[in-house]
Amino acid sequence: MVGAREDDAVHSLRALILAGERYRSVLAGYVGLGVTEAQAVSYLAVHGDRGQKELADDLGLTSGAGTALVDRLERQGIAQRSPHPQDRRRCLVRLTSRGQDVVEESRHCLESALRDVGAEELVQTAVLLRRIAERLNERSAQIEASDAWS
Amino acid sequence: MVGAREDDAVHSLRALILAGERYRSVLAGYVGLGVTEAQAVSYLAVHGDRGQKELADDLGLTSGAGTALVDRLERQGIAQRSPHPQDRRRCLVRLTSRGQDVVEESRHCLESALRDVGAEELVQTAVLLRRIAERLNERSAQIEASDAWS
DNA sequence: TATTGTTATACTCTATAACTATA
DNA sequence: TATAGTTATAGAGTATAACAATA
Repeated sequence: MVGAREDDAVHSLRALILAGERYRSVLAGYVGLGVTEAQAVSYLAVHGDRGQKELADDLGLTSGAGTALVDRLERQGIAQRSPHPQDRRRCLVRLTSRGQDVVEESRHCLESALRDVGAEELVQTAVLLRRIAERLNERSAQIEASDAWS
Repeated sequence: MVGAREDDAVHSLRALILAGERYRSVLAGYVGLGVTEAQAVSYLAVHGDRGQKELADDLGLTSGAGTALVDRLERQGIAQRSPHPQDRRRCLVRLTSRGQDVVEESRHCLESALRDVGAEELVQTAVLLRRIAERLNERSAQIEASDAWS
């Protein structure tokens, strides 16, 4: 990992992250949600039903902001709270069928973004993207745990 | 592009976009910027000096929000306005050296996210990521130009 | 007449902190 | 005593619309 080739890859990853953020903003407007709400839908699509605390933590929100977020999702019929079976303090957040419709809608966009990837490359592409995502999440967690910069 | 293999790739792309958004939020806090400000720095790192209008458009902001954004960047010494050589209505936005320090800081994070990619794969990885980013941007532009959903 | 950018106002979303309930 | 969630308040960031300057 040396020199111009790495620079290119970093540059491309930067561009992809920006493209992802733009996609999020545009799609959110299209389906009538805010950016944070659309992120939550995507998060629940990836992780399945999840505690409200985990949702808020992983989206970088405080508990109060998490409450407000899930309130809005419930009001719009996108997700529902359900009580945690063991712990009565907690609640699980679950997509409604309308929430899953939004997921399906976004699937079309993501599929067309992968249109150029040949069928024989799809498996290794999936592995590659997932691995980069995991590394990025690890790095974010490290930064979050460290002190401020400069 | 059929069946479970595609689902995996879409799933991975969804996870990568989420990881990118989390990275943005965490890094922004680390360097003392807001999310939109950090997006602008990244945008300028990818595209070089750029008109304020292009910056605002590509970040999904109105012109008024673009003015406020660049005002904040200037106030924090991250970027500067300079007059457009041909068109006196326009202004170019350019990173200062402090802004480029922020870019360098983020480069370390992105490099470590690519740590698992072998040197011999870096070139094709860069091409792949870039192509997905371009397709995603095309799709976002299409959605933006269409009517609202459902 | 169209485009770029600025200004002023209002609104949405999130952070913060104090609080309740449960573990 | 610690954790999950709620509530109330304040603040940051953005949208909107009217405006000025330039093309």
